[in-house]
Amino acid sequence: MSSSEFPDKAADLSSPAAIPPRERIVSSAADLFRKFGIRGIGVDAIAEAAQTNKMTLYRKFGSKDELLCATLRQVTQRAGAIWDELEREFSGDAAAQLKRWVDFQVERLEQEPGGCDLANAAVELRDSDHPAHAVVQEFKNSQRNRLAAVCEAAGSSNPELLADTLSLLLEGARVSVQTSGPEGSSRRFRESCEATIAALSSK
Amino acid sequence: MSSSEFPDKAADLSSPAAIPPRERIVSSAADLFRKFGIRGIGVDAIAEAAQTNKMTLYRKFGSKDELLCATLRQVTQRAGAIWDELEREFSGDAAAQLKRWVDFQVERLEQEPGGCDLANAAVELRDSDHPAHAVVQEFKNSQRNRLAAVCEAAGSSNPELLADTLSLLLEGARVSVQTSGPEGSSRRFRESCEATIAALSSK
DNA sequence: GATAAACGTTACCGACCGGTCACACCCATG
DNA sequence: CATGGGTGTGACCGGTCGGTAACGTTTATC
Repeated sequence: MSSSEFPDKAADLSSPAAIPPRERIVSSAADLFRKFGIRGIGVDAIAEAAQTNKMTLYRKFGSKDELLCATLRQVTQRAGAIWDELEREFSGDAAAQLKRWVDFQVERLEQEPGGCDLANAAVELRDSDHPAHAVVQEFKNSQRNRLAAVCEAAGSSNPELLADTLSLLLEGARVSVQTSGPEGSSRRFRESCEATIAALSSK
Repeated sequence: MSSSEFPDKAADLSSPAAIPPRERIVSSAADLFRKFGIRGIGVDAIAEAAQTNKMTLYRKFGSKDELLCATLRQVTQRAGAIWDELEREFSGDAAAQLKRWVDFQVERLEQEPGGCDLANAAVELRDSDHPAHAVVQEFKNSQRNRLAAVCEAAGSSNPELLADTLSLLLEGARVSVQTSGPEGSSRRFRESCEATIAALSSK
């Protein structure tokens, strides 16, 4: 395999201060899983990046799979914060929230060219019995439902259809970023979203 | 890692008759890569499934990476055949071709819950320098352009936008199949496609 | 200062993996 | 029958990986 370069000096973030080891490990693991893939990075490298060692890693998490689930749960929490921010920014104005949601996702597409960590994990772990799969499925479901609630509040003529379409568009865009680069993908995503919202917005 | 079960009695297809070893290897590799992931299956298992051995595999393909590229190229050829079939079925009637295209993809979503092999490979191999990445990118580009040509011929008011939207919807659906199961995903994909086509079809 | 929990260090294990080597085999062509 | 190319066999190599054991060190608490 020619695969990726050395992990080397990667992901020394989240380490120096009095942050407990468990959180450092999760943060480093999230970073390295994102960069090299779940199967592409070893627990030794994760422990080293978290400025600790393999033993404490295995005392906090019983296995690499458990660590993976913990990192995915952390990612879901971070991603879920978007909805609170939308509500804070445009309280009551669901149509504005929907527009802002698109902007948010465009920003993420351009700034995080690695796609969705959750979806990537589901793709990498083909085995649908893997515990991480449940985390992913629950997250995707909740995201769609939250989006549907906004679509409903925004007075869409068909909020369910609008939410499903936007969800699929986002999922597709976050894959396209990895297959065709972020330049075109984010623009196409934005234009598709706007056209869809325009077509399905008036009640 | 708890990951997937034994490869065991997997993928004995494409072996018995006078099919040359090279083709058997590619077919078995495609099958096993699909089931267990690229990093999830070893060359020994691939050779065994192709009813041959590792040496002949390495005489035909210099490395696992080369074998991977060969299998991806085979997948692109198979997937590219869809367009010829569309043209054969509804020669000249681009609008009918577009409807049939949706049907095709819905069938694939329901029958192949593994998503797109090309996209999956791009996700699994984070390293964008990997030779397989070029194969994937070229394929995705050509698929979108072919779809855009059909949209154009179908008299869409905005064929580029329609093709981009449908492409993103498909990409998203093929990921959703892996994260949320095929039941809902194919239905949502169909409904989103039909709504999008309706909104962007009249010239 | 004793105690115990948390953390660090080193070495190790068994398994697997990509890739190579040397050699035997089969079978067609001359 | 000889030859040579394509194929099968098994052993082997160096490396990595997930996970564990044993032991030493820090740190806080009473």
